[in-house]
Amino acid sequence: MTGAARPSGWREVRAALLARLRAREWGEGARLPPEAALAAEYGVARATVNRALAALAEEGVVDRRRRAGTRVRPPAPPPARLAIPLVRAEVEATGAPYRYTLLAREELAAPEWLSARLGLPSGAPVLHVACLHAAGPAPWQAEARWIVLAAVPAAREAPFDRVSPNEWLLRAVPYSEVETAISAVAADARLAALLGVAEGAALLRTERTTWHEGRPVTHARLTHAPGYRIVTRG
Amino acid sequence: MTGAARPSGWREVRAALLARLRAREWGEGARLPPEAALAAEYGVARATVNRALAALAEEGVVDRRRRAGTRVRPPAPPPARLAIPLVRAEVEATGAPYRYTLLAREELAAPEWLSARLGLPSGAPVLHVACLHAAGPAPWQAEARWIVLAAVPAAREAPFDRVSPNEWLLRAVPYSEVETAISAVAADARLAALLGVAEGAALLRTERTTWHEGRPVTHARLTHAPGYRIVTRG
DNA sequence: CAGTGGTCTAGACCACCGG
DNA sequence: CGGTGGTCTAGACCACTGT
Repeated sequence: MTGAARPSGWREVRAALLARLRAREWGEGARLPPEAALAAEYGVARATVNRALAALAEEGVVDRRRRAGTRVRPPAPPPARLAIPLVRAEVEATGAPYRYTLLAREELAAPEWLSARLGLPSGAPVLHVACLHAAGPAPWQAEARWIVLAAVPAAREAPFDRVSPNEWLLRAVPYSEVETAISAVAADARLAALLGVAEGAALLRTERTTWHEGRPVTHARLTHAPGYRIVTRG
Repeated sequence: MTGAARPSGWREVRAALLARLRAREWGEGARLPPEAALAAEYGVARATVNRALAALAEEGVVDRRRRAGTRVRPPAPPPARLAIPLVRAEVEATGAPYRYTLLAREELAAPEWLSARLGLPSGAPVLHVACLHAAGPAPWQAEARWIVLAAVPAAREAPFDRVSPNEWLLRAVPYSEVETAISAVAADARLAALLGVAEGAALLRTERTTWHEGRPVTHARLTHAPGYRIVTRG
């Protein structure tokens, strides 16, 4: 009845445990046997069971805490992994030639909403860059970006006329924390003209804020051309 | 400052390596020293270095292959982890009472687009369910769902009048693979009425398809009320 | 073919925290 | 307090794959 022979690698142990979880052997919130017991049961080292349980915890199936043990979590959709490709790579993957256009570049004092969002002193100097990414003749994504000059003084010297701030920043500046927000917006007049759609059209927007060691680095507002989809599989 | 002292845990080794990577000690695509060498250098066991490098690979910073070694990957935005909360939990987290309304429930033959999407024999019997999730009086999310009856025969007996198919399926059916697509759509007449917005309003849509062991289980089309944002931090 | 990462083992110590 | 998971070590074998 064991069927699964004898689990030998951590993947097999994980599979065996997952099967038992699916079979409701332990109810929601119940405690699984301690690692040592499972190790003995399966005839493997405790570290192997640990690896298997760590994987299940990573996937959100169980919750582990010292002393409290390993508990079954209520079912939830599995966390998905969202790959954030470089715009250029993304466009080139479609086969179309990548085109980049710089629309504006100016140094200014951080507007109120930006200071608030980044936790920046009001009026701190930032570099604002607006540009357009296109797949051949077709607009792909409009980018509006604000770079904190205190954090990235070198940006003052970067022209951004051939390389997008997106790409430049990735190479020039280390990041340590990123927040991404996805929403839907209606095209205003400017976006409509840029992306070649009617005013009011539904567009997908990604906003990304980046920090490094607690200090804000940059904020980007990326608006995608219609039809754009973010797809993740797992 | 603490200095890097001598890295002792795998986290410290990871941090030390990351610092060296950020300092461009190894160029893009270059090979890092083998685990054994790093272990000797840091005075830790090879398994510890392995853990640290595995973490960096997980984060997309390096690429590891047997025999080929560990190589520096070109910079890219870090993969984000997208948590997919249960709608009910999400609503309740706002403090508002969760309301659920069943709008339609009917067995029908899979329409063409659905068969194509799921890789289903054309005309296969599916159960279609439409419902609305709300936060108190405010509409939160419209859900349209198709359940493959061959995969989930028990759905025929589920009324879905109190428990959403979302929640029911999570408990009743094991999944093994999920694909999520996020896009922006303009509200059609039906959605506008349901969500209480003007026709043509920009709405965020999540489509989720679920398989189990290669066989399609269900497809959901979730349309969120205006203002909804998907936020992920990491 | 040989060097690399991937994994397992057995044992150990420790941090944490629930009772 | 004592049981639990978290981690480290030293050593070993193996799978894979570039050269």
